[in-house]
Amino acid sequence: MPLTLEDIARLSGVSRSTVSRVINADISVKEATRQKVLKVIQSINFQPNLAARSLATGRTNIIGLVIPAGVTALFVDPYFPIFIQGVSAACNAHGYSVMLWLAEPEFERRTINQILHNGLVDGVIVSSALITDPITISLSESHMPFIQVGRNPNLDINFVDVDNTRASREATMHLFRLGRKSVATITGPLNQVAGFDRLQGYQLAVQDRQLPERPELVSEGDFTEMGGYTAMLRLLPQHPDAVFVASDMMAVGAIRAIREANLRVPEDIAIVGFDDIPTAAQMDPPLTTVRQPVRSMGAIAVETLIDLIANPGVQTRHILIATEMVIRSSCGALKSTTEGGDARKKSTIETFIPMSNQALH
Amino acid sequence: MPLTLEDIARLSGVSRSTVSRVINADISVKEATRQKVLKVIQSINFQPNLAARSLATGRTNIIGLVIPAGVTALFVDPYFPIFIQGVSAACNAHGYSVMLWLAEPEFERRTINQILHNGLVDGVIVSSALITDPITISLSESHMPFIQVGRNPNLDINFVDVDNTRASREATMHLFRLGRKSVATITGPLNQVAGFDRLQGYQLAVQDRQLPERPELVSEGDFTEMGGYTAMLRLLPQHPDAVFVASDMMAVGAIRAIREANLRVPEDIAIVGFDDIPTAAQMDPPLTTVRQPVRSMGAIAVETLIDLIANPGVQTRHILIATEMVIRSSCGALKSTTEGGDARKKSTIETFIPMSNQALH
DNA sequence: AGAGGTGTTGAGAGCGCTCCCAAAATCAGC
DNA sequence: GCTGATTTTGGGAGCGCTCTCAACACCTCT
Repeated sequence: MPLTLEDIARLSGVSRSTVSRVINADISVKEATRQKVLKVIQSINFQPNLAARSLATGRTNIIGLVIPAGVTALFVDPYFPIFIQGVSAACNAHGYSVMLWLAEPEFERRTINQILHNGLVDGVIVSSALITDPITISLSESHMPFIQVGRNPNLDINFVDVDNTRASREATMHLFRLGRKSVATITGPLNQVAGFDRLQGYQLAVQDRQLPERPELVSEGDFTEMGGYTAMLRLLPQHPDAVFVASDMMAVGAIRAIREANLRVPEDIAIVGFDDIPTAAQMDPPLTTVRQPVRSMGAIAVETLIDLIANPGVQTRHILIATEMVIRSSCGALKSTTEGGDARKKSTIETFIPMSNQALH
Repeated sequence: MPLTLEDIARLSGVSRSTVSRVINADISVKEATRQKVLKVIQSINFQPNLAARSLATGRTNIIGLVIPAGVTALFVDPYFPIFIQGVSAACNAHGYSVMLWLAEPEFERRTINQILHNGLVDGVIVSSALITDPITISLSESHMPFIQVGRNPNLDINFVDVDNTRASREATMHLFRLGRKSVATITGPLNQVAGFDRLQGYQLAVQDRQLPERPELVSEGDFTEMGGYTAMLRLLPQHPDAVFVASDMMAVGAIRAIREANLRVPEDIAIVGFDDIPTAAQMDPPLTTVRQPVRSMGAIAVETLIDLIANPGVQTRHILIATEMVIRSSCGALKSTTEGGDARKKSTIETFIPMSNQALH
């Protein structure tokens, strides 16, 4: 039913090869014939069969986007859709399509194998994997070009990540500078790198202040609202006057816990979150937080991957992206005005810092 | 580099055809040879090249998932990720892969053409399209099997949708039954079918009660928190004693507006939402709402589509899925207990009602 | 023992494209 | 107007699979 190159060739009085050249923008076609063929192609709305092209070229122009199982927080945070948007837009712009795999445990093993060996994709983006994720390990042992979103402390793989450590250090420092003395933190799951790095940033800020380490001020959460709530409950007996919370969702829970204890935010306890979720500005009080360029991360991941596909076997790419602090009222820096008056503390304007092959910590 | 059927054939001492039969589970292979070949395949971890298979069979075992642009609310609601999960899981289970297209305006036209003509996908799921979406129209004029999530009042296309009208009618009725006299509604955008249908359900409930239509009790929102807030602001002067809000996100905004007017939920104004977003149970007060089986919708969409691919040209499928009311405190039916005590008013137990070719309104 | 099944296997063609190489057309220079 | 270089074009082979058809093997029954 659909037309083939041969049909177009016949209709425009040239050979299959020439039509192929026109479609692939080969320079060696005379302008006159090019136009002639192009007219036929357009009038008939011809699209070359991609399976045939893939078979002939060995490339598919499809990239795989793998989201491992067990990252349930992903489905509460709006991180995921925005990231996908970034990936999708960048792929469109470069003529690639996105194959989506939400790896479920039962299919995971099979999925990996297929991805690696059936030639469906030219490269893979792995998002938010756990540190020991088998997918990451398999990929790093294969020849498949791939990049991970979120760094991996154990494997020397290509990655793009937000500079969590630095951002958290700044955020915590911000609380100290506002005069808070007893700054606690609610962390993410410490088996996720983002959780680990954000805690580390907090610890660095404490060291910057020459303060002693106080483990009782560190409470592990799980990036969910409920986790933030219970973590805060554990923190309250220590009477912190500020908390750096490693995600906005957890900050929501933490504030709920603080309120239930009849304390005020920011007067009694100042809060800084992380993520700048859409509702952060509408919260009561509006939440001071760290904004991540999630969409750009998706785009950068795609562009790096495409480069990796074109130039395999070069140095590992480690890309860290700078964040931006959004100062609202929950940290106590602003009067509790109604929203709208976000103050943004621009960190350095660098859009991202490629650090070839450089260990990060 | 990767192995081919021919290689496996040589290694196991049979012909290419036989290996192909083994891989495709053809019955006519003697058990002994089957085992022999299978052993080689597994020992070597062979995966057949999908491009070649597609070229030969004309099918790709890939379905396209198209999310049109301009559905920004999608990225705030957790609807989208969960739906994708459902789609992905069902595809995995049936040996399909998911190609994701977030159609952006600039690429939209090109995208449609490609989808339709380059043979990349066997069928398409279109999610949350606007009523007049060009994608839907193009698809319905093509021969590509496709199903839309969300019904379309103008086109006779395959769809799967939640029974919005009925659910909203029930939700509104619930408020009346609790003794509320002046029940208002905050609608979604009325150019989206979900918005339109939920308003209609509200109106039907009003009619059921033999009450006069009061347009001043209808306030249009846009499915966002902010939209709910401003819509509620418009409603307050009419002194409603209950509001059926067409989405939970808007309910959050509405409750904020009510609080700022120094009124109480549910004492002064009872609220019922729609969606049962993850935070609904943690809200203050916990939100009575309508739960949609979003994940199942994704799965059903996939299964219907696969059926459509296998049996093209049969009757149009119209599938309506029943919802479930989750009764919490915001409607005033329960004492304002702490969460955990969800009461679910199961609607009829039917999981879904296939209604072949039957107009729905 | 031979005819006629039935079960099992192999060979060939072909899916629609790209890519290489050689043929044809065009051009430049004398 | 012919030679040799340079564009421009066409044809063939092949990518790795499926599918049809024919061949072969083995069995059963007369």
